[in-house]
Amino acid sequence: MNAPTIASVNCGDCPIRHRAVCARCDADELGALDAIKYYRTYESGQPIIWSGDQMNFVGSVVSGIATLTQTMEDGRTQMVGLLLPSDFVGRPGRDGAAYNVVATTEVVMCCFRKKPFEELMVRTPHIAHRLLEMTLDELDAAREWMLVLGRKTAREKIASLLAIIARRDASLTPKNATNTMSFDLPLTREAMADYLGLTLETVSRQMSALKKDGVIELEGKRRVTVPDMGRLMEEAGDDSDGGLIG
Amino acid sequence: MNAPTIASVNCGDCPIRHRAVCARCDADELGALDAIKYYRTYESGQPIIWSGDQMNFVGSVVSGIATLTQTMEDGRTQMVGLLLPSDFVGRPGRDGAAYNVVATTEVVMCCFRKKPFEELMVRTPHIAHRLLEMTLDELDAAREWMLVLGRKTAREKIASLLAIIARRDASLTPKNATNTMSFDLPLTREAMADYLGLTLETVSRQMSALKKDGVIELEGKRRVTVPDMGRLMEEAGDDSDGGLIG
DNA sequence: CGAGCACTTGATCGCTTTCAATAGCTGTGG
DNA sequence: CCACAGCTATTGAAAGCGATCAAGTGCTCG
Repeated sequence: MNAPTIASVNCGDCPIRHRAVCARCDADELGALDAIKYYRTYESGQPIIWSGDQMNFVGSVVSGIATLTQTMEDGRTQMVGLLLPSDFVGRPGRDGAAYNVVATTEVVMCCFRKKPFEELMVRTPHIAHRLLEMTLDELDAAREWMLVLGRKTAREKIASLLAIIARRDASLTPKNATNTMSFDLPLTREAMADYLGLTLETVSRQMSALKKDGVIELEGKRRVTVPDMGRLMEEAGDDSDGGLIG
Repeated sequence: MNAPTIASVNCGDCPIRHRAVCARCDADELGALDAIKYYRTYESGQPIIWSGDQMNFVGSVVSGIATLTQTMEDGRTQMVGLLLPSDFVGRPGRDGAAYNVVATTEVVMCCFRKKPFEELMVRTPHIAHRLLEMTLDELDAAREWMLVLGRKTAREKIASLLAIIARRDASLTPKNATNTMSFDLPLTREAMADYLGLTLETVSRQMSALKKDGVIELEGKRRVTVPDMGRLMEEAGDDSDGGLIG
């Protein structure tokens, strides 16, 4: 993958310009952000932030995928967030990180030093409002996820995760009036297990079962095609109509 | 319980004045809120908002306890939020309710008609900032909860819930340097089960087990006393030191 | 006193985990 | 070019935990 040239992207050309925390900013505000931003690249597998560490920056994922995880002393881990391009990392007003953030693919971050960002936020309602909006969306996602974790069977969990990824992909590639869709799984079986509160063996078994039942098709380990999204939604235990329009 | 007199509380005397969405407001701003607020009381068990309904208001819980739940078509339900005094209900910028909100005890709400509140929020950064702060706290709580739902055993789940309630109670009654504490469970066994992604039978069994092992003592069905908070935290699978300072 | 409700307790079932072996892929080095 | 290590994923067998089905208890209210 070729990452965008580091430290040289003009905000106006930024691929996440209208989805990230800066989405509502006007030219002046963008200039102020521009003055305190810098880019940083992380390799696949590399930690971005470790729980308990001092946070010196906040920022947005520009490209790539990262995971937010929580770990117990005995090693059990639960993913609590999946960070995609435009998602915000860090919490203004808090010093220590509460979660581990790990790059799952190569990740490019647009970082802001925390102190200047917080000061800017106080003066810039457009940023604060956008951040509120994004946080409310994340809270909704977390709550949908809680239903998945607390009440769904292993098969439903897998179907739910596939549906979420498929839906996101659809929003980025807004074509395809048909019912079928294809995408690359950005997660290992283990990461899927951590997402869903399962073991990786159970994930593997349920993937095989969904494949055997014709709900999904697999090409290699990572390429998934869903012949009938409605069917997948049924398997997820959701209203089949709630599909594409979120 | 005697509720505060309805429609006659001055914001300055409000019990949630410095914790709710209005916490940061100055006198003028409070006046503006005052002009669009009204109180409403719900009896125990009564629905406050039903998922899918049009939302005409947003507001704060003044007293009592309410639950936020999500339901699947076949009836499986998962609690996704526990609303205590000062917690905010509703999402500015969205018309339809996404969850069921039900009063678990008698509940008094301080309501704002949605439209005027949204307009006021745009003009009043103090409100938007406080709401952002509260939403970030809720997101943190939701993520801690996800670890509970996804990775903890039934016994750990129960211990975690008891620890959360105990900690909250401690923050309201800031005395008690000792290790022991007492509180009333505000939830039925079924509500606890919905909170934790368990069945009510399993909740009952694990409560009995924790009692038998001396982790908790029960007086009647609802009064719980914890002789040793450190022990409870261990049972919850948390760092025992993370206890009182959140 | 009996109905209704919340809760407890017992017995059994079944899904997911655990433990273990195997397959497939990729990269390295002889 | 093949052998082998290391990693990810699949599959099988057995065990365990929580769910389910089913009584039974205790309390409140009529």
